[in-house]
Amino acid sequence: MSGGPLLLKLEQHDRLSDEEKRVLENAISRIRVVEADEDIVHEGDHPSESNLLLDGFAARYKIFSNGRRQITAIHVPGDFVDLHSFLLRAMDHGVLALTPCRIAVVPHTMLERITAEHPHLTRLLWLNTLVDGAIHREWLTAMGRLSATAHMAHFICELFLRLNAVGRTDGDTIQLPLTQAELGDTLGLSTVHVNRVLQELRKEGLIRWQGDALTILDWERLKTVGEFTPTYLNLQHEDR
Amino acid sequence: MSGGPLLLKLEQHDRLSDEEKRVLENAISRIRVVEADEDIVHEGDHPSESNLLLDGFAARYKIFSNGRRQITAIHVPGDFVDLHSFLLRAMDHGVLALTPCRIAVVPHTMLERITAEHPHLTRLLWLNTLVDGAIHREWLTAMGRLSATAHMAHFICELFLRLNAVGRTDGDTIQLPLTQAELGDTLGLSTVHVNRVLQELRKEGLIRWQGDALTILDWERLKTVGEFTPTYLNLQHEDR
DNA sequence: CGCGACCTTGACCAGGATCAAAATCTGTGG
DNA sequence: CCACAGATTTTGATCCTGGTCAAGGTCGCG
Repeated sequence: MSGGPLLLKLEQHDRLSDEEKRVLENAISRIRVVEADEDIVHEGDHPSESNLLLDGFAARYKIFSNGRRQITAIHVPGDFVDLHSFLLRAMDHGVLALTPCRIAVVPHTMLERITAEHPHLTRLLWLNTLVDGAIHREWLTAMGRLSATAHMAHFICELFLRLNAVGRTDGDTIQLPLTQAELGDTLGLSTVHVNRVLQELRKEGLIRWQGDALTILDWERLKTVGEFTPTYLNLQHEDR
Repeated sequence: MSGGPLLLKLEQHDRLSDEEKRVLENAISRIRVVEADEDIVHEGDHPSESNLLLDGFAARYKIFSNGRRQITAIHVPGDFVDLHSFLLRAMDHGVLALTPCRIAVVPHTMLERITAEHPHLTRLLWLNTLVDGAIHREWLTAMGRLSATAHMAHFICELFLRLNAVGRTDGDTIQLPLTQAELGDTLGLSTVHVNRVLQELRKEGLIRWQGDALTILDWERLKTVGEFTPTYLNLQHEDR
């Protein structure tokens, strides 16, 4: 039980057999809950299990000695936030719960077993980490070549589609439980500038954001502003 | 034969059995040569084989409609430049030969066979793509939170270590066959500013760069300036 | 009611972009 | 070996996006 969002996510990419679903669900050793603002995994850890996010939002981040922080990924339900620790061994970054998170824990021994016995499932898990990589590349281009406003628009488009893919949208509205400071750490901007950029998007009638609820008011124009094309998210269904 | 640099690279992470080495070498269907400034793979392609760089330098890049370009990775001998296309299917970016490149071609059917029959080797190939991801994350933090000078220093440190890992350094000197414009596309800077930053690093006595040959004159200070710590490159040897 | 977190605003500053032009360097054909 | 064209590097001047600093305002909560 409880592997729901991951199944949903893997099944976007390719069909899972009933046996594969069973294997995946049996790979979960326990469910844990992490409070908001707590680390799910610490930088430098050498974990022996990986964390699959079932509910809540999380962020991967790196901190510099002087306190500057960069968030390198935002995770939503269905994301395997540190599947890579299975092979990378040492965590080169921390993972923070942005909201209370419900997490399925998968021991690395189970992952190893999957790689030994279930090649197709292995490929889908591998694929999962490859999509993470594709998102990183997209963020790199957004960071390097888009204006602050465009970058913000791009980020919102992406998050909307990713949430939509796991059924966590409500019409044109998503939950966006980030402070403006955290958004700044995500986009590489100062908090002050995040605020101004958001005001601009609001003034232009592209979004509404009150409390946690962010509504996309003009999807087409938001996509244009953010130069957003969703192919990199690999949401199409193919044999893998 | 000819899988040399990849073997070298995979063996940094873990030991390969003789059989695994043989399998890997047999997976190569042919060797091809790509001229400098030619695409090795085009964005949008749906390739049926992956390219392992044996000699030369290559870059992954995305282009915007207005011609702006962002390079998201620099590849050196031993890098599997598009291993991800095995599972991602569509190329979400192009791969460009920066110099003449000698490439080993591995059909996806062979990769699929490896995933079916050689779990440990599969894990090492997966690991390869995970290290790519770790590098992307590091670039993201460098891009978001480092000054132009620090970012440049960081980039040079990384490239040096990666070349060193595959035996392509000559003392403190590496080959850096990028124009300043290409460096700008890599770091998200303008060509002009790349030039100024390089002059600063030279004036500070940190590097020398003439023609293709870049020499690190003061490794310690360069590391400090670039806030560089190499753990993310995962150059340690562990069981995987 | 009061405190702390967060958001908002304004004034000013600076890192890096842009524009333009000159200086080098490279390769090519004669 | 030279001349020349194109690419690349360098320099200077100016502009502007986004950072920094500082102060209020707002909201939720104990």
